[in-house]
Amino acid sequence: MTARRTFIRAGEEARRLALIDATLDCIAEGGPQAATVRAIALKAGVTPGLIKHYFDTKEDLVASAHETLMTRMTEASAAALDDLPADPVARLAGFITNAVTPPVVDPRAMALWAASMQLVPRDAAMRDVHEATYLAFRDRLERMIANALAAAGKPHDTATTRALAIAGNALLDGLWIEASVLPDQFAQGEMRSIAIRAFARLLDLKLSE
Amino acid sequence: MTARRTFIRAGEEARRLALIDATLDCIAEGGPQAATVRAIALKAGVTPGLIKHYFDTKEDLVASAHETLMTRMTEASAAALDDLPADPVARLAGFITNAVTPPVVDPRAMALWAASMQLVPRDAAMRDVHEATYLAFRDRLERMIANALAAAGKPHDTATTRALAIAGNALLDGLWIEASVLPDQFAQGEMRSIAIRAFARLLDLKLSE
DNA sequence: GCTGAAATTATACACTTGAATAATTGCTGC
DNA sequence: GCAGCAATTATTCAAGTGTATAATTTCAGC
Repeated sequence: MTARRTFIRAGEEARRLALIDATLDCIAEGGPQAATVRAIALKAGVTPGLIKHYFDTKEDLVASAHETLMTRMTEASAAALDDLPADPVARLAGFITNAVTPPVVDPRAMALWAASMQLVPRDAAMRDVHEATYLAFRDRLERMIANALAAAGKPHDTATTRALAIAGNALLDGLWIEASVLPDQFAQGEMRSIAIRAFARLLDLKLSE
Repeated sequence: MTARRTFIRAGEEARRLALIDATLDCIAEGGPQAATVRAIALKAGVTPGLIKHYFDTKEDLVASAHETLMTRMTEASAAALDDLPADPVARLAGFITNAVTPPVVDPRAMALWAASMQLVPRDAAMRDVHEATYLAFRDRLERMIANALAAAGKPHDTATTRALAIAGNALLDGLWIEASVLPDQFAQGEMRSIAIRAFARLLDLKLSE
């Protein structure tokens, strides 16, 4: 008469979130192949069968996890904007600094990003999410660049600003990746200095370091 | 008396290479989880057991495949250098163009890169390979930048050049990623134009578009 | 306190995975 | 040609996978 495991009934919302978080943890730690139903359930403190109760299939769970991840990243980025100064140039500098320093720079986030990047070329839903996220971030950067150029009295036609936003976005992405994946390669604050100086040259602006 | 499958004895070298190529194809098409011994053997036109004959374990095969991939990328990049003009400024422009246009820009290569990126944070061997490859590429870019600046009569102290190489490398990486993963977002030649103009501003050089 | 519905666990199953071993075949050197 | 070695195939196995279903437990409403 080995007693059955005791449990508590969590609300649907909480359980779904717990399973999604467990999934993200598994992927971050061991890649997608480590996110088995058993590993996820174990990490969520739950039995594998429960996954079936909240998600029709494991694929559904993974898709939900991906959507949650992207939403969180977008929201975190938006929230950080509130703490930036109002002056357009200082605001841009703060935005750049945020993008290339912790907590945005983070090996775990990088691993999750790489995992989803891998799916984008062959999964239409993933591609749509990626495209929307990419364009949202780039558009935000583009507006900040336009405002900073305007505030500094520099010319800023839309075509050039667009091109600068694409390049600036790529620059931030590349620095974010290397800082996340090879943290020991760069000294404290080095990334920030590099990013600020690169943007200053790119935009021909004086950005405070 | 169902006949046994007929086969030919390939040289060790050729068979190992065929298995490695099959592995890379599998990963590119369906991610690491699609690279099962059976799928790899099928694509290589061989029986699963043969993998054991050439590689002690599947992990060994995957590691060899990764090493081969990185070596090829490095060699392809080096080979392309030979076709570039001798003039340092034009040479840099050509290098930049190569990095953001096909065949370097390629969804398959991007998928493989993302797959290995995912392993870097938790696999020391992968990290070493990544670090060496990254530094080799960056150093090459740094030398080309220094030469171009010198040819144009611009100042080029080592610290600044180093920072510019890091930023330039990140810029190329970011553009390469987006061009590979969202090819429809950018018009023919747009990436090249964006990259060249960004580098021209970054280095304060006149680069021919 | 009961009761009933829903959440959760337990168990089972069919299938895929990587690996190990035995049986056969192609090919090289004579 | 033929002998023998090594490359290759065929077969097997134990472990792990996702999923389906039945058995139980929790807990809200009365």
